[in-house]
Amino acid sequence: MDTSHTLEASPAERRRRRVREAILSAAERVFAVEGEAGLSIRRLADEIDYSPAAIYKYFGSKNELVDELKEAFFERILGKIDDQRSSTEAYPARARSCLATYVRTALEKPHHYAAAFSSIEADTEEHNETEPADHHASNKGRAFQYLSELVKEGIYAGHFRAELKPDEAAKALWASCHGLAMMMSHISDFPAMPHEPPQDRDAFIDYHSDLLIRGLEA
Amino acid sequence: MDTSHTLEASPAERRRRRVREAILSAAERVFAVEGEAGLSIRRLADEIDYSPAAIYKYFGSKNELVDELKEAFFERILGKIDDQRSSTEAYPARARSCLATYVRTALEKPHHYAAAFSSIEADTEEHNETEPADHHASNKGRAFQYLSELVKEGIYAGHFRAELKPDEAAKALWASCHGLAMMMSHISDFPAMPHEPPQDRDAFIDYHSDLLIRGLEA
DNA sequence: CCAAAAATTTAACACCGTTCACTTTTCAAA
DNA sequence: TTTGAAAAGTGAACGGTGTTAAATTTTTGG
Repeated sequence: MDTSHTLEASPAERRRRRVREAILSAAERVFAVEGEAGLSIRRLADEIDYSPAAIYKYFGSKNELVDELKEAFFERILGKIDDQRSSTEAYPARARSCLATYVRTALEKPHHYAAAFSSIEADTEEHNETEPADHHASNKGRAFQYLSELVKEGIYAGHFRAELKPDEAAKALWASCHGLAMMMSHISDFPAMPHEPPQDRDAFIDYHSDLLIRGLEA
Repeated sequence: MDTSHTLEASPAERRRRRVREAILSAAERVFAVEGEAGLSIRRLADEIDYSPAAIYKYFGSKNELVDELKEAFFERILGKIDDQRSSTEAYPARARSCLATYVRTALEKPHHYAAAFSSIEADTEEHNETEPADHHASNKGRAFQYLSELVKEGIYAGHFRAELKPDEAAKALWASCHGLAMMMSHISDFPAMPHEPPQDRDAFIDYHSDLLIRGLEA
């Protein structure tokens, strides 16, 4: 019998999961505060009282480990957006809330958020024909899809200009929110907005979201 | 006599400048293609046929060297914006051109641009009272100032809503353009926009700029 | 209890930025 | 032209990094 699918895993599996979790949570702790710079395999090994090489039995590389942190956080962002998306708020405000929520959640863990966008993705020369558009599967694809549907909704409801192409608009919105998140978390002298009272930050995020939505309006 | 200010520098000075320039241009070459990851002091030393330690006679650290690349590129961006700013184009179009130019220039050297915004600036606890707002001196301060004045102009000309606060609007614009530049250069699957014909990229940048300006309009 | 398998460690490799003591080169004054 | 100091450049090392292979310990099932 194959017991690998039972709810109660074997003790060996449980132990393995515990160690894996310990690695991830140590990594999470360090990464949240010091980012990729402060996170070294050796330091991680120290914190969980294992040897550095042990970590490689749980993760293929440091990048794989960090990727898991990034993906987890990005999924959290998506979740929060999805909540707003299906909230009962009236439309134009709901759209603004989605944008603002994206930025606010990104600001919760600046290092995570920035790292998720830090790699310059290679051009891979010839189009990979074998996997045509798995955009819908990836987290980033989902983010784009959410926004695209949000725009469509606004068009159908008559709030946005009818000639808008939802996909283009979604890209523009996403990029703009991404920029705001990066600026607010990375540029401490983003003029007159360093670590002022949180309500000011919130107000500015709302302001930015409003400006973007206005740009789509009829 | 102090000869250090004569136009013709001493031979020693000229040699020193040549070597310094060689280091910088090798660094520029590598950095443009491979970014900070591919740039090591040892590799630089190899390329210019010096020993690694020699480089430290010209730059205090690798960071100082890279900073010089980043600053130089950011100044190029500012220059291009300034050109647009003082062009003869009619107003709302001129504003769009400024935004689009910022993004287009950033895309010329993605690694440079990204690196210029890559550091999370520390909170430094207590405000540094000794240097109250040197925003106007720094390159980023200048970028902000340009945009702020651009918005003011739009308000006075009656194109933008009168109640807009120029500084807030400028921050929003800047952040949005920053986001677009980062997205377009870093996310190769920024959906349906990887390395399509350049005219498509240009068109999208214009689209984005237009959307932002619309958000400010009365 | 014992052998096979899994988990873990030790030690090394090849890098990295940086520093320091040392040698070589340059250059102006005697 | 010789000399001596300053400048330029080097070699070797230090402590750090990610990663891997072999050896070792621990766990597990028959």
